[in-house]
Amino acid sequence: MSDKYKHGEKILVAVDCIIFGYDHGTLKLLLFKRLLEPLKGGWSLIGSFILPNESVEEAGKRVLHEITGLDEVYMEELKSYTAVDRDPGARCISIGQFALIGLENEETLEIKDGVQWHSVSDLPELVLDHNQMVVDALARLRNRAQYYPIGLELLPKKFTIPQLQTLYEEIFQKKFDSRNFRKKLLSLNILIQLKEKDKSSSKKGAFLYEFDYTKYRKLKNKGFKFSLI
Amino acid sequence: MSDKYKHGEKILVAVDCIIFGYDHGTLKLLLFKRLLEPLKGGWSLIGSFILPNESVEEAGKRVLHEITGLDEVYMEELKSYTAVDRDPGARCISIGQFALIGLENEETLEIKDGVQWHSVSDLPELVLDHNQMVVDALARLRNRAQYYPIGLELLPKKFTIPQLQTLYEEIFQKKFDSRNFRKKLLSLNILIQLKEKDKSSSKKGAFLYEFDYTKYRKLKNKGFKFSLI
DNA sequence: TTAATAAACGTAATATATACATTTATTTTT
DNA sequence: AAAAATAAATGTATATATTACGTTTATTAA
Repeated sequence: MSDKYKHGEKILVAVDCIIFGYDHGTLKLLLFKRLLEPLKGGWSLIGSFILPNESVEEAGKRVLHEITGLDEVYMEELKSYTAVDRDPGARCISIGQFALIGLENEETLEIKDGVQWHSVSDLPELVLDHNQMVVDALARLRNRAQYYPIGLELLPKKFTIPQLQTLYEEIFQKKFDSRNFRKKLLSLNILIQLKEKDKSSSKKGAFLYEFDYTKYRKLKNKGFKFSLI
Repeated sequence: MSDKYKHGEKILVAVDCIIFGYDHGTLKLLLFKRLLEPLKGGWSLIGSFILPNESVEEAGKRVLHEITGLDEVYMEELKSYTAVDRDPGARCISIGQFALIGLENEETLEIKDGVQWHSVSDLPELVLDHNQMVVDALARLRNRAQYYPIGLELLPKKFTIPQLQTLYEEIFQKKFDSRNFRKKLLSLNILIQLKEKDKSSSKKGAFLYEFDYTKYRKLKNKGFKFSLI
């Protein structure tokens, strides 16, 4: 190592994943029960130290794969958590990784032992500063759901407008007017209506839609700023 | 250290500050010329390793104080930069810190030796991944300037509407209609018009305004989302 | 055939955004 | 003292977006 770096103090760097899922109307968070001291038995986000040969992003993806078996998952950096005394075990910073999983898409989802989905509206106390991470991640989720079509990551590839509205009502904890919700959404021209209907929740059935990623990208590139709600 | 932590590999953690200033119509960035190998003589953002007894945020504030003598500076975390090979000297991650300084406010500003303001429109090549940090920070600046009254951090406490418009035109690299800019801005009701005028750029003079932080906070707390442009 | 259910649809009123030209306050020059 | 010069300040009409609110439709089950 170069001289220049001698006075740097090396410390432990972890990632912690704040993983949201959405299952039949309920927003959920993936947690696991710590098996080791300190704080054994406490509910925790799922994390890992980063390895010498990986970036933080790669560490996040690795953790997510180890836990769920999934590879193509929406993930973005949340923020760093670096208070000196945040971890009683050692000086250790953590980079929060915000992730979304569409539970109804993922046939292959095989959750590892000791890992459990928890309804966001009824979370246990978490270890360390993980409660704060969840608070921050929920704020991020709301921001993203408003300004990006990211809510769709939580739904199956084919979804109905009432399904999307229910998801938004869960995320924002408030009701939306169904006529205005639909009108605004469709006016963005980023959904493709399919011929099929989903009849699981009504006799009439609701048309299925897919997200038009190409159109969305074009709009974004033109600098179009949109708000879904 | 607890057993649990044994398999974590400790690494160097740095902060790099992307410090914007605005001086008489020009958006600037604070850079310094590296005095040490590797990459001696290369232009660099201003950074430091984080010390054992400080958080990343504290490290950012320390660096900013060491370089500029300032304490109360707007600073927020940008993102982490963690590619395995980002630094040829050693495995080292960096947390970018986005900072804004109002140059015309800061009478006390005493820039350290070797540190220089550079016009954002004419930046040199920077070392490591610092060019990417600047790109990311400019995107953040545009986002913040649109959705938060953060552009004001770059202006004196008392400023005119034409001054603010010129700043926005510099940030977004486009012209705004002065009638609509003024109308929208004033409709937000977060500016206090003073009796004084600034006559430095016209014979008529332009009224000075101050930001009404209290009103802004109230609006924010009510969930009001505003866009300044 | 009827009843039940959630999905789909439309419109009027209000608010916001855009496009665009003239007047005003002041200083400097004549 | 009057005229010229300068940037600041202002207004309005049009288009677009948001909000509030009830009725009809497609389908299944009784």
